[in-house]
Amino acid sequence: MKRTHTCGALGVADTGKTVRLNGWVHRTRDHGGVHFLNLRDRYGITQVVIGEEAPEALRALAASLRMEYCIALEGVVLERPQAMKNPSMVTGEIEVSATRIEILNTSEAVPFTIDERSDARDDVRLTYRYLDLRSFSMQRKIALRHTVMQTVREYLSSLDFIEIETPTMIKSTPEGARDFLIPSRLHPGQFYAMPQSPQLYKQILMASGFDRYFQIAHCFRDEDARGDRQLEHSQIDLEMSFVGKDEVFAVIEGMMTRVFHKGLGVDLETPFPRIPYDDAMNRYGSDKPDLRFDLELQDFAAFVAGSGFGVFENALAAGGAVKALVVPGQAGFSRKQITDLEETARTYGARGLAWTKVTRDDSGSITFEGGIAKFFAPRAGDIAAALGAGEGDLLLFVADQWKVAVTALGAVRSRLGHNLKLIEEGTFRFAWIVDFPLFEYDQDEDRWTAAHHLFSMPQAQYLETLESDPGSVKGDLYDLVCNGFELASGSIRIHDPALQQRVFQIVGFDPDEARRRFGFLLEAFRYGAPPHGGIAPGLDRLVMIMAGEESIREVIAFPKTATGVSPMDSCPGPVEEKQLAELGLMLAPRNTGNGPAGGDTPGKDPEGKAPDGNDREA
RNA sequence: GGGGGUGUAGCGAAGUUGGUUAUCGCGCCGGCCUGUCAAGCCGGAGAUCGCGGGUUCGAUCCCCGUCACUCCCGCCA
Repeated sequence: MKRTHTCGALGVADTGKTVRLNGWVHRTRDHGGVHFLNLRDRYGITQVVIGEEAPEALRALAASLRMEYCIALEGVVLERPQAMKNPSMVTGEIEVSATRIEILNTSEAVPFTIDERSDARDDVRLTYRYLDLRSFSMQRKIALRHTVMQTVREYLSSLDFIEIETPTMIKSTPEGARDFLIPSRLHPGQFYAMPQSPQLYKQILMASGFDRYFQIAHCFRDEDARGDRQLEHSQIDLEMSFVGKDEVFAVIEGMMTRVFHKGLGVDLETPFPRIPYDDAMNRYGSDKPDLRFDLELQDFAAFVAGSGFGVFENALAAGGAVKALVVPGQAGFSRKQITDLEETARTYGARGLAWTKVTRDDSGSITFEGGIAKFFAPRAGDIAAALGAGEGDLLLFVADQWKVAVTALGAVRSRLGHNLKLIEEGTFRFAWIVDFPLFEYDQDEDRWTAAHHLFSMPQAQYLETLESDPGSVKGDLYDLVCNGFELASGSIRIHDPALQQRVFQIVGFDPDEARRRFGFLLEAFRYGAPPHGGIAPGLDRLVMIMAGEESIREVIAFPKTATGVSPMDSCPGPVEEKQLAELGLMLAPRNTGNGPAGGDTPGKDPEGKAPDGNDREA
């Protein structure tokens, strides 16, 4: 009984037609004489009615239907009596009076119901992901992801980009994130790595003359996952020859414009504002600021001298910074609320969060009250004026090394943005963060490392001081941020082997080592490699933001948990001794007994295996 | 590696300042019901209170350990 319509298709115009529908029993309502069922498929829900005039066999069959039975049925489309129309349903003006029902497959009682109210824990949802994905909300998000991918492919193709796949088994590059390794059977003791990105290959493709490349690429990084980070994720990876960052920005702005228009019907304003990294850090305390609310950090150094407040004075004397945040109208904050904010600041390395409240004294002049008031009250008027603060405002301060101070206060800013509901929902505030530092100093290893990656172009004005002052070198590096998330990251690349060598040297690669690791790239660049640059928007985060979600797990069909486990298929799992032997591998002894899918995992094992998980250890 | 939160029936939750019978909603099973659309009404089954250990006459509750999920710091070229 093949379907003639989907469950979201029928309307009053179809009245009188004999139709066939296929789908799942979403819900049943048995009134004894008359029986209703809601039939669901990807496209919607249609009410089916089996009246008392129906043959006894059909009524018995209808009564036996349970949630999530997969059925086919034939019936006649009827316009519902006026009072029985349901305006909250797309198909609410009609119903299908069934004449025939066939059960295609029964269903056990489902662990959770397939509707918008179902609120099962993440691990339960992931164990039964196939049921979770039946919900309209998941189907919408996965479909949105499809629309985004299609729009991207269409758009980039129209601009002469060529989609090219690159290997997923590559050479391990120790710089950067931890690699996932694949042991080689044919070369015992040797390993492939899963790519952290197609970086080297896309640069080689530029050397190959494919001057516009893209790929929706899977990237693998063996680091601890987060809500916005999975062990494997997808990037819209692209690279262009003969361009500077303006051309890259224009391509991405055009892409985002189309993607948001097609996916959400939202029209973005372009060009996106550009914010230098230093500004972003100083104003928002983050290199991925949430621009949906203001609340900017301010510099407080000018008022520290002579205040007598040792904490601030010492921070400045040590070359650090004192940053202030004006929280308008929140002088009523309790001690507890301030302590909570201080905890946030401490998480990011600050030793404390100083505060005071702006008020007026008996004479009506601006003064401070509470916290560090006594050090700054004498100049309260000047300070308030300079910070743009007024009566009833709360002032918050962090004094520390510059990066700690801005980052910690930036975290407080972000926290306040959420707590005080300063964020306008449903808005998308994009910006380019530009002029990132090229190098960072690694205290632990006592050496300079690449802040982004090794192949980004230093800006021309720093070429002479590259070796003498790496810390001040800005690169042609850029991130696209939106609503507090890093949505894309890219750079103009080095195409000159000599300059590339200098960068390698600064991060401590001697020429031999550089040649061993990246020799093929240097070699390729000796044959007329064009200037080039690119960027890679994260597909999962993009769709997550568009869907209004806070975790990329919500927009990935089969994601892993925060610990990298897939509860549905018990992955990762052990392998047989024989497989290890073929690879020339032996397991080191471990003191912990249980694997990641250990014995007391809640929920029943879908295959009814031994509940202690021993089957997985074999 | 570190810190916070959570874990009670298939699912979501309440609860016990330590007390013998652990509660509610949904789902499930049975019955009733002619217009519902989160249908309604009556009845029923279903829980080693994540797991292990300790304290106690007695632990779901307190303590220690552990596992899982989750958020955060670190990490994430």
